[in-house]
Amino acid sequence: MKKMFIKEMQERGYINQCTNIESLNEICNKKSISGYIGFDCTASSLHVGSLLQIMILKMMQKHGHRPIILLGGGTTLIGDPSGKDTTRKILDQNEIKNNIKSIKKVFNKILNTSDKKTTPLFVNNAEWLTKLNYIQFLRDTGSHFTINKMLTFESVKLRLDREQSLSYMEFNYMILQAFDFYQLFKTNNCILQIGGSDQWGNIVSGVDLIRRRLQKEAYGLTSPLITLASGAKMGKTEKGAIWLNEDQFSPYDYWQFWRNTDDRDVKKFLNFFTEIDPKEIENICQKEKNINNLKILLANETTKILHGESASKKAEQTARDTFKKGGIGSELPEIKIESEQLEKGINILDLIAKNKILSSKSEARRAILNKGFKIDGVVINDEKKNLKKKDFKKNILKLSYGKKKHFLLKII
RNA sequence: GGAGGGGUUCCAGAGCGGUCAAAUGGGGCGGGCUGUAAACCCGUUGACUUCGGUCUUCGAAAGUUCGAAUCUUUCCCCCUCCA
Repeated sequence: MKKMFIKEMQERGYINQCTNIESLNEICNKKSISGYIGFDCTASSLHVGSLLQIMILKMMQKHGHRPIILLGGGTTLIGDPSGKDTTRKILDQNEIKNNIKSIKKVFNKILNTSDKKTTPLFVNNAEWLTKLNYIQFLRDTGSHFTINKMLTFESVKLRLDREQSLSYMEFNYMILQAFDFYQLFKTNNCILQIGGSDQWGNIVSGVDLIRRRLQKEAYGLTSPLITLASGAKMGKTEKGAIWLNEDQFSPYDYWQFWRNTDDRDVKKFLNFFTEIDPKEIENICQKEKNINNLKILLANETTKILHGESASKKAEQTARDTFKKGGIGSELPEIKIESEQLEKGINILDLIAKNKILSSKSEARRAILNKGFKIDGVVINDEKKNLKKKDFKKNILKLSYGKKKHFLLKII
């Protein structure tokens, strides 16, 4: 296996900053290393905002390195102030435990778990952080940090500049993260920490701590903050996050998310989120004149990585059936209707609200008024419409909200 | 501890006794145009409704009033300045 980890990272645009890229490159080309990324456990699933980090772990494996995944049960108890303008909600231990369990699933799907040498290692910093002795910790670790320096960190400055409060608890976050790195360096010979660009300060603190306490060099590397052409943040839309866990976001929706990528982001995303060779991407982008085909390629590849080949194929087929043929795709979300209810008829507003297509009847009413709902492609004009058996062709009916959201009503 | 300023609907931000479910902008959603894109244009943006209305909302509670987001009191929270 060719060892060109750093080179490929650069080619794909995964690298924003690195503490010492030449030296790191040399080491990576010589031997297999361990590197870690910490993930936040405030939710029961990660969203696409974390996908780049996971792709980086995957790439480590590809080049024979071992990824360590830190699911921060300890630091989640504190809450990272980086990039947040307000203190986040503090979770209790139990919630965090459940979140960790749920989040792990995604790693096991995306990463390669069959090769013993590079199989991902999961660690939880609660194991060491919750056992720290305060005085001892202050003496051993706290003494290496100066308030002067800490106040210059972006995450701290931002809060102070905006006149938003930063609790002492949160202020300690960076020290704890630095300690994590130190701990992993000592016990797992983990010489590299990777993170998003907002983590730079925290990561450098870890590198410093290791140098001061152990007189050894560790490396830090950050990935760029992904900015969408639209200026929005990757991963979270107003309507909710693009979750990676299947039970929170179906493979079909996931596929659709990528299919709807802004033109200007397509090439970048192919580099970031697929495993297609960068040169090959360049080639394809040159050749393919129809950008929509590139979006389909992007959707296929990304869905394959997360949900597997067959789910990806099904999603593509469903999209084709639904959009190209205006028909019915098999992976569309289903709503089951009991046939007895159809005898009396089902009020369309109730149906929409009950099945959470929209959150209230009022909203449904407005949407219908705005020609937002269709049955089998025909606009619903009457908000009092009562669904009857005769509205169904065979046992099925396609209810569409807007141009992109389609539901199958099935009589059971 | 002292003196001021402030908490309004998803966000920013007006309103300062009735005409307020609350201006305006952003965002969201829908429609049009298109390519399941962007830009642009239009509509919509608390809930329920027999479409007459009804109910809940302006940090929390109590009060004044025919009537309160608007006035009073207490409480909670945030900010600025002084010590």
